[in-house]
Amino acid sequence: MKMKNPEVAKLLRMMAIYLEMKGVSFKPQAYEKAAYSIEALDEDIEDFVKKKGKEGLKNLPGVGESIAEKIIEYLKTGKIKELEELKKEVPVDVETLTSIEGVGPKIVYKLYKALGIKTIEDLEKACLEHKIRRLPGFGEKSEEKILKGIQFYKQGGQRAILGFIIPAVEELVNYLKESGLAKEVVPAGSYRRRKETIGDIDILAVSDKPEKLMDYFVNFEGVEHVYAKGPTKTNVRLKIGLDADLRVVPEESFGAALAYFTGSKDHNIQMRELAIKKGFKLNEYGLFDKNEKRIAGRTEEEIYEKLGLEWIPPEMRENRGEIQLALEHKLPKLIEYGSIRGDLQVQTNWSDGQNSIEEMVEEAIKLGLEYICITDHTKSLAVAGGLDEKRLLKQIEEIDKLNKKYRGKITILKGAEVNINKDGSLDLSDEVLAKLDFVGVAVHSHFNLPRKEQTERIKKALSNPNVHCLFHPTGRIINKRPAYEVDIDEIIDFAKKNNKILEIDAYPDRLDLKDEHIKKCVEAGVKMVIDTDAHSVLHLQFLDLGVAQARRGWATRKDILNTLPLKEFLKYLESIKKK
DNA sequence: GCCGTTTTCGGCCCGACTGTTTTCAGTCG
Repeated sequence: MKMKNPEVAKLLRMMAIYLEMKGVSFKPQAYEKAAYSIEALDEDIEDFVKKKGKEGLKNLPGVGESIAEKIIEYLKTGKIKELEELKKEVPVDVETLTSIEGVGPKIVYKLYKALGIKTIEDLEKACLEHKIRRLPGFGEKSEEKILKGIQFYKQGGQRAILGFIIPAVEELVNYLKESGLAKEVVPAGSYRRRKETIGDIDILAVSDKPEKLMDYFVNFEGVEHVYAKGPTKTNVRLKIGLDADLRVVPEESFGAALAYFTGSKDHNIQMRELAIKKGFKLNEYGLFDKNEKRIAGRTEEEIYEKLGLEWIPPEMRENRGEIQLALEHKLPKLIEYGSIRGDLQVQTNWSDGQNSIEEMVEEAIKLGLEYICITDHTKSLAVAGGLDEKRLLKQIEEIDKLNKKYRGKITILKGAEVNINKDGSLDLSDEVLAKLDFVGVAVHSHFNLPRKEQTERIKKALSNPNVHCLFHPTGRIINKRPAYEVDIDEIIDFAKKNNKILEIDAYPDRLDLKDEHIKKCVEAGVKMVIDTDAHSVLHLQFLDLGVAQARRGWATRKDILNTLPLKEFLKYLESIKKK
C-alpha cells in the first residue's frame, strides 16, 4: 500500500492549473494551498481520512468543504469528476506543457485553441514550423523562447543535491565578490535554508552599480543562457544544469530582500499576511507603515522584531508552525553547526571504504573530533567485503593498538554496521556484538518487503539488546532510490519504548532521517545521532550537513547524542543497555 | 474555494521582467 498524498496533491495542482487557464480568480491559489497542505501532511492521507473524516480534512489549512469532498471522492473512486470534465474540455498534457519554462496555463490554452497543441512534441513541431509566431500575442521571440524551454525540459532537470552543489555555489559567490562591484554577496533560497535538494541558486547582492554587476554576472564562464536581465533581477541557466538568480538591492533593503529571497515562498506569504494584519506592508524592499514609510529593512532581525517575532533560523522557514512559535517567543534553540563531537558511522578498507582506519582517524583529528566509531559492514553484505566474526575480532585488536597510539588525541570506538537478515535476525553473533562500543543495524537487502513485514523485521533487529542504533532508517537515496516501505511512526514509537537511537545520515544523497521524521523524533523524545557514513577521508567533512538536516527537523543539542563528550556518550549507551 | 484579534461577506502577497503592444497580460519566484 502506497501513500497517496503526492497523487492527491498533484490532482489538486491540476485543478489549479485548469482553473487558472479559464481565468478563474482566486480559486487556483486556493487549490495550490490545499495541495501544499496535503503534501506537508506527514500522515497517510487514507489513514487520516479513515480516522478523522471530512471534518479532519477541513481542519487542514487551505482545505474547506469543497476540496475535502473532492479528496474523499478521489480516495473512493480514483477520480475527481470535476477535474475529469475539465480534462475533457481541454484534453492536453498540462502537467508537462506548463513545466516548460515560460509556458503557463494561459498559453497552453491559447495554443490548444489555435493549433490543437496537446503535447510537448506537438509544441516543438509547431515551433519548428514557425506556426507560433503567427498567432496574435506571440512573435518571433516568444517562439524561440518556447523552443529553448523545450530543450531545457528535455535535458531533464532533477533538483541538485545540496551537499554536492556547495562548491559550485561558492565558486559563483566568490566570482561575484571578486568583481569589487558588490558590498554584499550572499546565497539565499533553499540553499540558505539547507534543504536537501536545491531547485536553483538564488544569490542576493548589495551594489550601487547594479547594471555593471549584472553585466559581470552574465559573463560568468559557467553561464549557458540568459533568460532575463534587468538592473535588479537577472536569471540565467548554468552549464551545470541549474538556473541561477541574482537580485540586487540597495543597502537599506538588504535584510528585507534576504528574508524575501530566502523563502520559503509559503513562509513569505505568511509573513506578509502577518504584516498586513499589523497594518504594515512587507516586500523585498522593507517593512512599510500606512504612510509608505520604511520602518525596517536593513537587517532581517529588525524585520522580525518589528513584526513581533523572534528571528527564525532559515532552516525552519517552511511554514510548519514556526511563525506561531516565534510570535510566542517559544522557538526551540536549534543544535549549532560544529557541535558534533564524534562521527559514529565510518567505513574503512576493512570493508568497502577507500581508506585505512588510521587515515580516517588522522582526518578526524584534523577536523577536531573527539571520537570516531569504525563501523564496517558485516559478512552477509558480500559485495562490500563485510566482516565476519573472526575479522571483526581482529579489527577490535587493531583498534586497541591504535587507541594507544592516539591517546590524548582522539578515541576510536569499535562498532559495526550490522546487516539485518530477511527475518529480522542479525548476521553476527551476539557474543561478538557484545564486545563492541556502538552497534548500528541496517537494511541492505530485501528492500521490497511489504510495509508491515519490513517494519516488523526492523523492530526485531532493534530489539537485540546489543543493538544501539538503526542506521539509515528508511533506506532512501535521493534521486536514485526511494525509501523502502516502512511505518516510520511505528519505528519511532518502538525506539521510544525501547531506548533505541535513530540515525541522521549526513551523507549528501542520504540525509535519512528526513526533516519531518526528525521533527517527529524530537516530539516523541527519541534520541538521534548524526554521522557521515564516510567511505573516504573526503566524506568526513559532511557532518554539518547532518546538523543542517537536524536543524530543519527542529532538533536541539539534547536530541542529538553525539554532541555529548565521549564519557557521557558512553555512559548513555551503558544506561540504555541496562533498561 | 477559503477564511476571520477589522469580516460568516469581501477580501485574498507582491514585485520584476519579457514580449507584444502603446498600457498590459503572462509567467515566475
